[in-house]
Amino acid sequence: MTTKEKIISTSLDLFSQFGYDGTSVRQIAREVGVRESAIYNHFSSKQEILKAIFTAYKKESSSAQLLTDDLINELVFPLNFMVNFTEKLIRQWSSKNDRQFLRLLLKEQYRVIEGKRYSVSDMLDETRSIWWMIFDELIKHKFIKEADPKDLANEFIYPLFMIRMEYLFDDSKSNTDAAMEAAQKHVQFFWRAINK
Amino acid sequence: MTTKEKIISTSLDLFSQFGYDGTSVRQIAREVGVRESAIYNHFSSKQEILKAIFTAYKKESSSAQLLTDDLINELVFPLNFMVNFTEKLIRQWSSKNDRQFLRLLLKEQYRVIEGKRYSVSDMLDETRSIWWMIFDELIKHKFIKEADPKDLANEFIYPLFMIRMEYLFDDSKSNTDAAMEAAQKHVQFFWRAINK
DNA sequence: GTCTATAAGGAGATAGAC
DNA sequence: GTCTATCTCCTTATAGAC
Repeated sequence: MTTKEKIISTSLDLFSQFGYDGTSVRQIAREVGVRESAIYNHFSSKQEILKAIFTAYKKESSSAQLLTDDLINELVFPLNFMVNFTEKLIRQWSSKNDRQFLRLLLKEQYRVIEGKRYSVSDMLDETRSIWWMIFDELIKHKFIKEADPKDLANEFIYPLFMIRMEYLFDDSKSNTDAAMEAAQKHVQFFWRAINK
Repeated sequence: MTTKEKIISTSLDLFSQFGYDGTSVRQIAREVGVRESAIYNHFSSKQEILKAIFTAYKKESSSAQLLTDDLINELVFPLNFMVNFTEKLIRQWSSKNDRQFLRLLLKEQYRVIEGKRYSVSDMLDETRSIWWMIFDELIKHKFIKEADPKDLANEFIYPLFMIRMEYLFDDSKSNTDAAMEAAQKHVQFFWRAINK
């Protein structure tokens, strides 16, 4: 792990706990194990560190990567498909990185970084569009009841995201099981609602 | 409006925009129209201002107060009841105060204030317990399908809260109509799922 | 790439006059 | 209750040696 990488991960850790304004460059330097001025050798300003965190997260965390080939082959069994996708999703959200990033995003989503603003809605949009497509297909092939696929996508992912907020917010890993249970309960409820 | 009240409302305004650490006492004083030291005549510290905001909000904003007598009499028509409750809820959440408080809560929910911590879950609990009771009654009287009332409560309020986060986050009032439409779509979907 | 040293200013908070 | 004045500490950021 290079110093630059250490700065990014340490900053994510501190920012997610104390917020961007609540964390000083001094604090980051101490935690990384270098002097304050050494930070400025890797980032021209504190803002640049925050920018790097958002950029890094956007790359590594995508719901699309959960859609592996063997999962997609299961689409003819919609309930199985949803159960398996949800399990993968909760597992991804349980990682320390995703928990920390969620906290950071909720705190700083209003902050303007180089003209851009990251928001919860942005984060949802990718997952939403994936499920829009999936439900569209399922309706076309008459696997589920007739409905607006866009609405179904929201009804499916909204509770999942709330479960994330309620159970997968802090650093401790102990809530993963409870989150999984709540999420699968939702899948069952949702399936009864859309099943023909 | 007394100076003390002005300090509280101005602080909520600034905290919700820039966060607690991103707002200085100096900034609050300037906006209120007094000197910095005058603030300390009303609050012994900056933290006390934040505490006062949370306390004030807890008093004035409660889902229980939406349950007026004429609404409760409508419980025998569950769909009507849900439609009307939802309309009142979205209207309450659309107020400037509720929008600002939502932003503040999401930013500062991890902060410890006198040993206590305010969280999204805390905020949900009140509404959740109300709907737990309502669905319990509806099931007993066989107005809706057999199910765990606790699960139904979550399935009902989770999407509503997500709609709040997506549409009723910033200060502009222009999203109320879109929020209302999304919320009522959810009510319809939910009703089809629980209707006998 | 990391260090020491330091600049320049903002932070929270208090003392005491009016 | 509000003012002026001030204390002390911490903040981001830079200059220049090694």
